[in-house]
Amino acid sequence: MKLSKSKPEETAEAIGAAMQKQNANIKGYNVIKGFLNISLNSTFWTAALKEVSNVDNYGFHPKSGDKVLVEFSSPNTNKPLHLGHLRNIFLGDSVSNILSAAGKEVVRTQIINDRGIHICKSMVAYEEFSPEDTPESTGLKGDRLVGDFYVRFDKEYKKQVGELIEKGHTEEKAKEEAPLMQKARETLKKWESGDEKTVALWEKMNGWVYAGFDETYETLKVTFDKLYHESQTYLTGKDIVREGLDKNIFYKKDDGSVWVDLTADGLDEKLLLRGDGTAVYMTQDMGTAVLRSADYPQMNSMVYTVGNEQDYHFQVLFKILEKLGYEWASNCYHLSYGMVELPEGKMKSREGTVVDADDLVKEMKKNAEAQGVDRGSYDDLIPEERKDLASKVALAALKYFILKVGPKKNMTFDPKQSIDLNGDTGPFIQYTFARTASILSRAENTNPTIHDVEPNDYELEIIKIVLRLPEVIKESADKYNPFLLAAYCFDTAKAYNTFYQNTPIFQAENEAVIAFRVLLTAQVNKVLKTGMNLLGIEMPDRF
RNA sequence: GCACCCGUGGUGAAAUGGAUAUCAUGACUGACUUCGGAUCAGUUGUUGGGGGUUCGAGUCCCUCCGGGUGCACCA
Repeated sequence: MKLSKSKPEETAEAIGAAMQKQNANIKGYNVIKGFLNISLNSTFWTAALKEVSNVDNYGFHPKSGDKVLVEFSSPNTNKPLHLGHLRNIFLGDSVSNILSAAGKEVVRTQIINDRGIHICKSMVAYEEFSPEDTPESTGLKGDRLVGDFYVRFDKEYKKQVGELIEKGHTEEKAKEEAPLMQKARETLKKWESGDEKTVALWEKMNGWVYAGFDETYETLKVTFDKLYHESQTYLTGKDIVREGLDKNIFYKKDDGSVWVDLTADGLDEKLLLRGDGTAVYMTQDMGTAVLRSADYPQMNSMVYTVGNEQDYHFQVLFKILEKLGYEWASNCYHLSYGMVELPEGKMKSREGTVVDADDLVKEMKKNAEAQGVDRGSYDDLIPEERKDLASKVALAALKYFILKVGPKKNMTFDPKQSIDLNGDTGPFIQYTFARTASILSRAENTNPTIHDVEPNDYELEIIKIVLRLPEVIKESADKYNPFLLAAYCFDTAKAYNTFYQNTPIFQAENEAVIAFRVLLTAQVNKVLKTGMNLLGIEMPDRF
């Protein structure tokens, strides 16, 4: 504007005229309120579409050489996964996929919180109440069995506290002196000193939990490349603290505790090691980070998928790592997400309102199958195929429902609404995909190509959307936001359905038009599959 | 108390500081002698309040209101 020294309208007019002169692809232009709109020739669009149809791995970006480690899931080993974990897992899994499609080398990882008082509680309850139980003998999934002991501990512990209070103890003292709690503390101490029997039990029970988790991850179709365990990383953390102390980045208080002063960075002072030399949460997170950079020397950034209640924690962690001189620290990203609530309110484990991940998935599958049967589209399938298809639909519903909301927002998970398969849902997109697959299989004998076809408005719309995929993947990756890709898939499905409803394919006026529309359908098929797969959602050829 | 996040049709969500705020859902009305109707078309209805910056604010700043989270020698 400053350059041209004229009104926006006139400048736009001039630019438009000049561009049309120079570029044969430009059909025309107009100026509205100072905005220059350019129309391109249809040959430009069809040529672009043809190019796309010839590209392998369309949408994927070339390898950039960047290596990023993505942490997600990261459960405690004292209870089964729940709805909150699902949001974490779906986010982490899809962000991993998307980053990889955007050209980065991705390592999927989790840190397993396998030590501490929580697992000791389950161990104590196990030994006290049913030391013979195993997943085999009870028929329970390992994580569920251990989780039940944790609940049992809490119940019995409360009983003991109540009894002590009745005997005249203060609440504080009763909580401290309840025999179960004392036993849990004792167990923790024994574990830390390496007591053989305690460690053996700990290993046995954690083993049950891992087997249970593996089963859940398998049904969710989620995998990891590398696992870290806190029982190992907290020791490295202590070394790092010592190192920082030597370099005067940290300081020691009179009682022997170690701190870092971040007030100059607008943060607080933070404890890194207790007075008795034991580790805190921050200690082990430092250890884990450093251990990872040692395991993957090429790594130049990390993504932590952790709930937004830990926003401050990660601000501090990244700042500390920066102070310690790790170059990758400035590229670290906390993929922070909001809580998942239920229509009745927050999930509270104490009130038993937690939605168990396995139960939820099972329920969704049951429902998807019932709906498929209702529709009559499962009639020619054997039970096994029905289950498989229903499972894909159910997971699509669940994953899409959660991923279509930007991560930062708190969301309400309404089980009833999530199995509603109309509108902006995963199954809707699967349905559209199956529609393209069905057309393509019918078109086996046509050679999908472009002769000399003038696309109609519906077709033009689809071409434009198909062309956007690489850019959407890039933006999703840059913003660590699968939502953008989810919205893109939905837009694509919607555009295709509109086209489909208004434009006959096999009844088109001549062979050239049929071939073109089949080609168009093939591109939609490709784009939907790529996009949804990056969200961790499988696309069935029939629905 | 201090810090951070969120507030958009009845409901759930979009929108690098840019055009007439976009979708879905709900409600209502239509469309199958046609390739899969879980589809499509149409009607309805929206930026928490008040200031400010800007040619231009849902977006940035201040303030108030409402919701959430964090501020442990817990993880």
